[in-house]
Amino acid sequence: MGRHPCCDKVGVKKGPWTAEEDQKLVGFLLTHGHCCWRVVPKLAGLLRCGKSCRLRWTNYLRPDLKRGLLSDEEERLAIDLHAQLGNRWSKIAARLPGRTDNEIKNHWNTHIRKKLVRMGIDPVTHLPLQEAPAAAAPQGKEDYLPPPPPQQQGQHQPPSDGGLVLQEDAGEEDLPIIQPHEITTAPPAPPTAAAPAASNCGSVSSGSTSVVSPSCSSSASASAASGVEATEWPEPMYLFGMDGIMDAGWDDLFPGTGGSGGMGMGGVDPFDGYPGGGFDQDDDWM
DNA sequence: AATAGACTCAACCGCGCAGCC
DNA sequence: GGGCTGCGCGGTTGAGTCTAT
Repeated sequence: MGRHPCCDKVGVKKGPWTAEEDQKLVGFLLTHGHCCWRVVPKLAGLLRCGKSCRLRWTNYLRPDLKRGLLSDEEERLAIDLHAQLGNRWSKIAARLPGRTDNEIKNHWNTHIRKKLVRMGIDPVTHLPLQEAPAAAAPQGKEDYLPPPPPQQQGQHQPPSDGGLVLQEDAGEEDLPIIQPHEITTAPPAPPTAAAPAASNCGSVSSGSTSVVSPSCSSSASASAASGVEATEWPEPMYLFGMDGIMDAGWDDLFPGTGGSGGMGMGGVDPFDGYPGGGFDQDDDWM
């Protein structure tokens, strides 16, 4: 027999989540945890498939999530990890406390990838782009900026720590533009040894890929190693208590959030900074 | 002020893997 | 040992928002 769909297609709601649905899901999960995602929507009274519930929870509702743009340190770490792991977003996310694979994936595709291209680095291989940027991104005015003024040349020297500096603070317009010829003047290294070298990842051992075992990736160690500051957790979410959550209106608890889309850009994130008490990187927090 | 295009991100889809029977 | 089921992951899409003209 064929593979069963993850859920019945009929009678299952799709699309953006409403505040009421979020409330139901959070209330249920904080009370009961998730023994089995397949039954969560039924028990929580949601017309969603379990898969959708899991996604909503892990990517958006989890109390231990950070929100907002990745910091410079987080970006740098993400780049280093991507150089080691490739598009293993979940593995990368495991090293970035409070970040989800989806978030990192989106941030990579929308921000970091462009920055790397502008810097003359192939975002896939982390090698210097062999071809001129015009060839690598022929259409992309967003992917390629004209050569910088002469005084900016030479600013692409790697920092002393060997990590990439994207200089988000300086604004993307002020990013150090690396001339393709400047990069390719470096001797093209063989692929095996070049990736770590090209990534400028000082902490990565060249040659054999030193993939960090997930087992050793704790939030603390990742934070310490990456320099990512420990989140300043304000009032823990669990201090609300379920009564508080269920009794208070969603807007009372989380003013400024207009439903599922209310936490978008510029919105107030109700969970921002809440502790991950009881949660681990695998989301198995019960 | 209106419109078009670009950009961002939440959500969906399909596949692969692992555990269970 | 083989089949089934559920979960997790990575890629993709589309709606909403922002910006430039």
